[in-house]
Amino acid sequence: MPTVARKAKLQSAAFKRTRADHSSELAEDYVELIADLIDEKGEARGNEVALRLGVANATVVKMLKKLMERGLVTQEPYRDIMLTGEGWSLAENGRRRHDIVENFLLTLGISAETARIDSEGIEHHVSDETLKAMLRFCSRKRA
Amino acid sequence: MPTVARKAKLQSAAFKRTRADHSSELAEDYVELIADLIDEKGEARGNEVALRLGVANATVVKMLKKLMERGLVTQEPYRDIMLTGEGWSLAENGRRRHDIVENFLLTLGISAETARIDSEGIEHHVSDETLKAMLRFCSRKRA
DNA sequence: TCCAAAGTTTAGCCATTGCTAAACCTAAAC
DNA sequence: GTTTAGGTTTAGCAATGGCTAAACTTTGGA
Repeated sequence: MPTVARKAKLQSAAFKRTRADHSSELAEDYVELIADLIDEKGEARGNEVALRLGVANATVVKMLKKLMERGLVTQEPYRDIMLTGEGWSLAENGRRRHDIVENFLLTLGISAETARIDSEGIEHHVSDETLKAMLRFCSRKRA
Repeated sequence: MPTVARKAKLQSAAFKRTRADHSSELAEDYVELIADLIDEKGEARGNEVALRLGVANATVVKMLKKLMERGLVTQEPYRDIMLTGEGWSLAENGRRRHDIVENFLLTLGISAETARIDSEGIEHHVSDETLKAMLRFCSRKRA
């Protein structure tokens, strides 16, 4: 392949991955938050999900339907939200990534406030390789 | 404010910022790429932009209209794409952020391939505070 | 028991960012 | 100077993820 074409292909792959990340990260944010609410309060209500995500109630209802189609959550009308097994896996995975990134930023010397906000945005765009490097950095620093 | 409400407010702020980032990052990707093409090839054509971003030609045309409305680019029909002063500023800013993040990942020991891909996703979600910390880390490491 | 407040859902709207297919220019080869 | 290949634009469609307003349940207090 000519170098110019190769460059374009490599670059477009990065952009494509970013776009793909965006479509899956919302689902992860939802299940992660639902898992947190269940752990914290014993149940997750649409109301509270909307409040924490900063969106309207109706938006949550719509997203929950999509998540049900994807087999991540279950819900009876007017009842609280449950996670399926797959939903729990995704949530756990998200929390793990989130924790690693946030911890990494804190170890790097970032303020708690900023670490919280930045990790929320960064979390979904970090490859396993980078995640491992972050872990390594934290444990080396702590030692 | 009660602690629970405060928590929800803090958290929703993070999500809101992430959503806001998403709407502006596309514009930055476009102008950044256009700037690169102008520097590399002397001119930026819609064709090449589409190829590198991995989207259809028509998508680029549509986005360019939005960017023109925002005063970031100019273009005569069937001609090459130019950046306004504001467009150049945004591009420069994007390149700076991008370079810092990519460099940081490389310094952390990430492979070139992964650093390129991850930096593309991360770039738009990194606060100034974190950016500074990344710079600090790189220069300390290099010393 | 009934009623009102709070939470949930539905309906219908909008903007964004993709796409394909077809029409349209431009420029280079002949 | 035509022709034609390749780049550009238009038109029209789809999915996503927001919103408000109005209708509907649930639940707890009077």
